[in-house]
Amino acid sequence: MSLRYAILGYLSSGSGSGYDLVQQLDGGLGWFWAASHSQIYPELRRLESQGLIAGTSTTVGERLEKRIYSLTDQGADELRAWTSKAPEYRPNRDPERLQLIFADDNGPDAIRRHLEAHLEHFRGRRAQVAEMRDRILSGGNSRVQQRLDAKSEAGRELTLLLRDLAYGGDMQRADAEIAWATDALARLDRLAHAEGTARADAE
Amino acid sequence: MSLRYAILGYLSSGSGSGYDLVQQLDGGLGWFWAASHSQIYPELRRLESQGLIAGTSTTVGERLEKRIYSLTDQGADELRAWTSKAPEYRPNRDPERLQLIFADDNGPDAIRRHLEAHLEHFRGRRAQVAEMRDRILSGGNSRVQQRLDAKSEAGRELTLLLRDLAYGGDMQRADAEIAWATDALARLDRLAHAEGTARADAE
DNA sequence: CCGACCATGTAATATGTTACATGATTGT
DNA sequence: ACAATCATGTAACATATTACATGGTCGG
Repeated sequence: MSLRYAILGYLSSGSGSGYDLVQQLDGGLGWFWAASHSQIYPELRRLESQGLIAGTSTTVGERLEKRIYSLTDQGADELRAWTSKAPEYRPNRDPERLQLIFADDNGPDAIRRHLEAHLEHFRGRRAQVAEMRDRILSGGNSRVQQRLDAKSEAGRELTLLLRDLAYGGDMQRADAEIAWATDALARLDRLAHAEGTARADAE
Repeated sequence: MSLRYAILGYLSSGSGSGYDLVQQLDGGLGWFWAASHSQIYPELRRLESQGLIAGTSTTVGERLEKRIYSLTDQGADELRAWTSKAPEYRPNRDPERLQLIFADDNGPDAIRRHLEAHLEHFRGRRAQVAEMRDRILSGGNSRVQQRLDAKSEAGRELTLLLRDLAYGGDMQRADAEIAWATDALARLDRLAHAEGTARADAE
């Protein structure tokens, strides 16, 4: 269901093409939803057929067709209805920790590699999200600027607070994962070392 | 792909029935993977046909059929191969924060409700995970005990460390979400109050 | 003219959710 | 007898991933 609202939300800042959405959602970099073009284009047609968005065909150059979609009033209502609902939390799925609890037959080295990959992943993610947040707050994101332009002074502050909160929250999450993996590596080393010592003592 | 390994992992502590798996994975309480029985039973048959698990039919009472599955050597290899691989991170999807960034047309009250629901959700989750971790570390989880029984003294410490890390990490994540939402509510209140004041001053 | 990128589509497959379905056992 | 729980299944639908496919534009 969320793809629908990711699209409506994106278009609520201003009109855009399917390809624009693909840029945001494919590769999924730093955003809060991900989808590939093969999901996006059909979904756009579905939303249009339901009257939530409206598309107009334009031509780039000689004959390259391009559809520009914008939110209809009905679509804006639908989006507002969704955002004012309480969040629905999906079942917890955590493949990395699932992997971890069953890795106890692999010896400390494989586990160390796992934790190091975890660290690296979330360091990278933290950096990307931080950059994105900074760009938004310093006015360097044109879609967010469009969004702000349509609002009153008071509304603008709220919009920016929410962006700050959302990206900041993601960063905090990354920080928590980094702190966790760092501590985990230290504990793993202590355990491996204690065992090495115990084995040496016994000889 | 992970359902497969969730099942293999579960069975790596000892044999069990499809229903046992349903208990762990449906409702998905506190574990790191979730699935409903309509996914689990077909997957068990698939794993059996691939020789990764072996099932024997037993009868409970007069005629209630029940299949008990256990891991084959091939299944254990498959699990080990998976757990020693580097984790693969799936695209980030965060419906709650997606909802939040587009909630700026809803006024502070709806946002406050959203954040309060977030708080409540992660407080509940934290409590459940904490309980589960305590039970495991104090020897009150019989599946984990079975797993420990099959290991050497050194192996036991590693198994327990990994469980502690995994559940502890989940708790830390919940803590981060709680801290985030608490701070977010405070900042929202400050903003709403500042605006109320500004409006009152203007009158 | 060629490579990078723009722009959109379909099909096959995998995964996940909800609903429909059946029957047995156990404890009260 | 009745309810709760054990035990397993199928079908329909929704969502997500991967692969296959096509053609245009723009800058060097």
